Amino acid sequence: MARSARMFEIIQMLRTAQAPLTAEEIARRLEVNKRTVYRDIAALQATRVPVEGAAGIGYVLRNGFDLPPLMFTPEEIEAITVGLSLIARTGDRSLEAAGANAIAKIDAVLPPPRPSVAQTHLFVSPWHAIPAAKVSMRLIRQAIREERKLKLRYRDQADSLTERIVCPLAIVYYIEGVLLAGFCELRNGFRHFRQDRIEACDVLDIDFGDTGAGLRKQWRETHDIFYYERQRGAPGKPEHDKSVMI
DNA sequence: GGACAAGTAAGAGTTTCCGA
DNA sequence: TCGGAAACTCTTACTTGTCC
Repeated sequence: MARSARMFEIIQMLRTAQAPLTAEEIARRLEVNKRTVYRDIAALQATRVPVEGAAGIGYVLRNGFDLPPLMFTPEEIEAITVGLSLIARTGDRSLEAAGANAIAKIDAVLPPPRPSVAQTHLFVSPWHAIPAAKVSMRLIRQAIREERKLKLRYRDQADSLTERIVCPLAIVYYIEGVLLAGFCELRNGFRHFRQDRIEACDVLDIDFGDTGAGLRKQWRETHDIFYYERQRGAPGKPEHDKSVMI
């Protein structure tokens, strides 16, 4: 491991450590000699990284030290690029725009020689991307955050159009589609709505009341959100799963 | 017996020297 | 640049001795 990468790792260890870390422990994790750790920490302290050591205690990173954005490793840059690029496949145009903005911001703050996000060799195909939503997914995400009920006009598999009041709980992203999970007052049960079949959506000025956390907990406990994903390779719906995708 | 100070041991950081 | 070894320093916790 290069020295710069090792120094970066030391900062990461100290940032996430719940208790002081001894040089011996750091050396063990980095698979280097304790002497090397002392040298690296001295180098960090020389660059004003607030690493503090105490005999008999270990090393800590003083609160308030944040990693500047330039400290992304090439692999982290690639992870960010792929992750943000995959958003383009969700059919959620506002999320896609936010992702593009984020990539631009990260690119702008990377110092030279920059492992540029724009010049990465990883690409995400737009082929077979999920159809764009007919309604604003931004509004639906906002309704989930604020626990506000939605009034949906929804076209189901049989092409019949219904209007229903839904407590939106979550959005589940699959490669093939995006589902809105919610408690449907029309059916008095949990339902999963395909994003592309939602014809219209209004956020109502009615919140969930005190039921939001309970509904979400019940939904997580009784539904296997990855059932449809697994179904292709491992058929067999779990006993407890009462998922209904319409 | 309780409170306090001094002594001691253990753990860990720091430094130096040397060689690969 | 890194690792090994040794000596030193510092802090903490525990033990021991003394005094009231």
